[in-house]
Amino acid sequence: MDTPPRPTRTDVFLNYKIWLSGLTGNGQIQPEAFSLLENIRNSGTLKAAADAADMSYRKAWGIITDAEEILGYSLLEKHRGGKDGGNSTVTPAAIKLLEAYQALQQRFDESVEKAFEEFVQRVNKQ
Amino acid sequence: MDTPPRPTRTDVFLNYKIWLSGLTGNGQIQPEAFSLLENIRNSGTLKAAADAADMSYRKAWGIITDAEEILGYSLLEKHRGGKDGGNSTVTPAAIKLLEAYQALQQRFDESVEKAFEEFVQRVNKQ
DNA sequence: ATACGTTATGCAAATATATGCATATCGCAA
DNA sequence: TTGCGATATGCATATATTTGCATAACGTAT
Repeated sequence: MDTPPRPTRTDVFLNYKIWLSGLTGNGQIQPEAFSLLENIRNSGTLKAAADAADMSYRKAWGIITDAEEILGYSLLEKHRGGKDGGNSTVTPAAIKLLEAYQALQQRFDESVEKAFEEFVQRVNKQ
Repeated sequence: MDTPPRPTRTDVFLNYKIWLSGLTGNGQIQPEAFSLLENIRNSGTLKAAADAADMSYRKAWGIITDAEEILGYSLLEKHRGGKDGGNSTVTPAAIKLLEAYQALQQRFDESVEKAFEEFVQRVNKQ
């Protein structure tokens, strides 16, 4: 969920976390929501995604529904019952959001990389 | 402590938090540590800085000493007693760290600005 | 000696978060 | 009509974090 710490000569690490939230500010879309969506895309069920993330179904379900509430639209089309007991498919809107988030994440990583290098330079100077 | 939320057409905000930690990973230098240092530079006391930050002395003291423990060196030269009851001065090492952090923070802000703009573009596309 | 204001710190109590148990619903298939 | 496996969700419990009370030490000035 958070970045792995980055070492410096000063024995200090830089960590960061990004997350999306709604208008009100209370309630946030956990980063895990996106890894779950990613997994559901392949596995087809929230349960499988939860298991893969070593997380209880209850928790995974909460993360997704919280996110949906904040966003105001559905991330999953959920189906109960049926041959396999049920399944979930990721909505087009969710896919768009997911891909935008992944790009954001990557860009963020790069930015942090550079910013932190400068930081280390400064702290270690002379 | 965290960034103010940023609005998008999708009614989603981006928030982020950065912090420094020590080698072990447990224990972190709160962003507040730096604003406290900044204030102590002017006011000369931790108490004044705590008051200015609308934070209990106990909490401010904890943030600073935690940071010192993680870093392995002193951020403040603290003096008890005396004419004014006591005072604290920011060490040279702390000033260096503070300034590097402030630069990091600023660079980070700019990066996030751009990354988030791209995110909004993507999410809102077509 | 006493008072004052700051630093110093343990620790109990209050809050906030997280965890997961328990139970229900659903729809197909045997 | 019974079983299965996934979705659905309240709620009690557990865990973590925060808060701040209480108390002490310190050094100058009166």
